[in-house]
Amino acid sequence: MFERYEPNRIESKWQKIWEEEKAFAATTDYSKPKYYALVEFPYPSGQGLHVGHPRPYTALDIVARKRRMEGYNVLFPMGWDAFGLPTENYAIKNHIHPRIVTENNVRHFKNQLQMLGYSFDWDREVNTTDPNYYHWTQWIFLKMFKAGLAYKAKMPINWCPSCKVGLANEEVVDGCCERCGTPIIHRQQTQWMLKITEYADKLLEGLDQVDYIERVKTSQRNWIGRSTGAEVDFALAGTDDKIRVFTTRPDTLFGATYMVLSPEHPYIEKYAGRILNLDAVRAYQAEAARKSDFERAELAKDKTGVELKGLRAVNPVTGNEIPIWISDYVLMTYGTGAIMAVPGHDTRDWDFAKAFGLPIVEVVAGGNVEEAAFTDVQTGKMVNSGFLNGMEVADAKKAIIAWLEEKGLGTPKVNYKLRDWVFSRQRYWGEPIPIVHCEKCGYVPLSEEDLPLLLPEVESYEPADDGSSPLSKMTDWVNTTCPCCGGPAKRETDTMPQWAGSSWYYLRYTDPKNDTCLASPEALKYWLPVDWYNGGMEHTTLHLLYSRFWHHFLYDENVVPVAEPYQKRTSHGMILGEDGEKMSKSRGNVVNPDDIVKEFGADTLRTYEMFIGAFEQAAAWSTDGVKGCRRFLDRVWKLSESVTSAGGYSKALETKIHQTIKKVSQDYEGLKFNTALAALMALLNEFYRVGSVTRDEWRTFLLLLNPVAPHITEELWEQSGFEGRCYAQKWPVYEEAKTIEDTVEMAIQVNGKMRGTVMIPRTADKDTALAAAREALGDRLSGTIVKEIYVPGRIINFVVK
RNA sequence: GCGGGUGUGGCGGAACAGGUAGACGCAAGGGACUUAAAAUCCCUCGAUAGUGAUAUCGUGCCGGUUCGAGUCCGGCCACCCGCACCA
Repeated sequence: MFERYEPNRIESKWQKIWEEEKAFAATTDYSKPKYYALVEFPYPSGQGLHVGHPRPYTALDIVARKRRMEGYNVLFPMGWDAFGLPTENYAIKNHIHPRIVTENNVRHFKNQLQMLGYSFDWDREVNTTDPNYYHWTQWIFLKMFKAGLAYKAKMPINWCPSCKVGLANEEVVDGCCERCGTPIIHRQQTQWMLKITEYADKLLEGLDQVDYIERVKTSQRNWIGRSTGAEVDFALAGTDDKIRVFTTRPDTLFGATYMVLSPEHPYIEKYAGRILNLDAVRAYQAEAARKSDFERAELAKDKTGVELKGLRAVNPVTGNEIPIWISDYVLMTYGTGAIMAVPGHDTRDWDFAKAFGLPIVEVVAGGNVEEAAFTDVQTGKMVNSGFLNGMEVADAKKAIIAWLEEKGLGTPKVNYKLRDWVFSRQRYWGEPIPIVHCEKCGYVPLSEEDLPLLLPEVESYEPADDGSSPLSKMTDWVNTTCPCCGGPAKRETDTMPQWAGSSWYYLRYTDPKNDTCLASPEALKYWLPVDWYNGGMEHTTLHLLYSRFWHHFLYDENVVPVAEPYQKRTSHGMILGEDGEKMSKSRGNVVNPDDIVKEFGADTLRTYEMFIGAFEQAAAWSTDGVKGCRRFLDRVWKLSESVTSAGGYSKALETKIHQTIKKVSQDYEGLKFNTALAALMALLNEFYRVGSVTRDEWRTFLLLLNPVAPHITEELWEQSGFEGRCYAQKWPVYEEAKTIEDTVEMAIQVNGKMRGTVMIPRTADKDTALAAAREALGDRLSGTIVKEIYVPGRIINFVVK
């Protein structure tokens, strides 16, 4: 028994009991209804837990605890996304093996999480760096390789000169390395690639099947960037060659007055001999190559370019010869690296035509192409367009595509912004790629029996400036035999990116100790899909898309029983420093959760982070706010002295209690933890106002608060002599009829303005209510009443002249 | 530029389906207890006028619909977050 509310002693007492009782273990009784709640597993960094972590964890802990009380078999797991650069860099700097660094960090993180009393099923903990885990990461990779989705390609990659590592497009922010901020440079390198583009349509269509918050769906759609149009061939005058372009506006073909090639377009080399101003062209190419992505984006507004003098193209519909230019606003990496320019109806082409005095022809009426490009596709009608004249844009599109197909000049085409995923990293601390290269047989996969391919011990983890992985120095390990022909072969020395292990971890939780497959079909069938997945907005276009891609692939391979991994996806807002800025060491506004737990207790931290504001929005930390939540829990503790031996709900509070059960139940589901807590605080204030609490009122209150503040409620539960454990009880139920008050205070308005209130029975008829209202207003109601409005339970309004 | 979001007291934020704007909490002020402080408890707390009951104004701005608008409609403004020359 504790005399006073001493959170630290109470919390460690209950954490120990829960662990011993295996209170929150998911069972393998697959006959029960299941609920799979998932939070993104953390990267166990050296800094330890950040106050941002507990926000989503507490939110889903509340949901998980509530679901258990409602009778579900709940899977609420936790693990470690432990491969990655910071650990490796730390290891290099301090000469400690990354495995040791990881172990230490994991231990620290786990301690911190356990101190917060989360109901994670720790028996199912996974760690991406564990060979028993990455065995299956490698296995999935082999499946992809065999399905032709993994390939090696020499290509320009985003190279971070500081991290000495290749990055996926998604990891480049403003032309700089997402992690360290160094401007990236382009570099030709042979890389493993995954054909995520092959799944673009499935990833897009799958979004219609799931319940994700809209902004997540939108950014996934934008990232995939599907656009439909046509590829059209323009003859290169005086040759048999054609320049192929992609356009979403084939309807404007009559308005194509020039063409633009990307500076890297191969035709420039091919026809260099015919180009009259080759020096100027070379100079422009050199300049474009020198610019970083960042500079190219910065200078987006000012169009630059050079005409390829001596080369002309032929517009396939008009037969006119048109000039060909090169400009860096045309990207070699999208479409065909060449465009037809329609300055009348494309803003970029318009800017370019204006800058270089190129002709602008109107082919869709409705705007003024001398003033600006007219890009509206809804209203305009075709003009100056031969057989298309008079058509709506949409019809013109169909007609021209049919015509092009018939003549063999073009075909319908869909393009995506999404690029294939650069999958190899020249680093040590990642999953080895289970492929060997044989002179005779090419790239050969290891056989499944040889998995896991263990990460070898190396002397130095330092990557080389030439971009080769630390593993390449391990000649004993690198030199091997070909699984195919038995001849000499070399192992792949690149490793997988951090996104590999996190792409499928939710599958492993369903059956984490299985050593014959990544998880048993029974476990997958029972637990999938994840019912509710919460994670950061910053993972929307990286982790979430990658992980859906892997899952769709595994579905096609009949490994998983459902097409989409996550039924529902929500995102929490960031927790900012007290100054409203992002927490960072340099600003000195970092709050350490350990300090808060030590001073106020884990229940206070949990309560505060749920009370801080709307879950999906960013919120600034406030130490005074934390105190307020501690004060609330102190008042809860003290209220136990006022609990009487009476049962049932008292007359005075019955309605309020039913209302609160309803409100709290609904708000926990809807991520509205702040208003759920406000309702509990209001109920607590009522208890104090009344001065005593019946046993049943107290019982209900503790149950409602339990998911948010599990330790204090468990302790009070025991001290009050209730049966069993608080966490193991049934969730309280309310009766709808009892949430409605018999007597209500009604607002009285005159001409829509508040003039007073009156207490009347909820079910009062109109005459009774109006009479009561007239009496309440007395002589403040004057003039001729032209209309009387009575909405029972809501409003009384007199319209007076 | 495109897409998404947000504008409500001194602050964080409430407000069902159009129906008493500001719940709940913080801060602040006053009081009780105390030798004192902390803690705790009680009261006040959108603005203006008034001793007061009360009146007028008030949810970014302008207009509209309605008996009644923070909420619906039209038009703006500001800020935040994504994406950004994707043809």
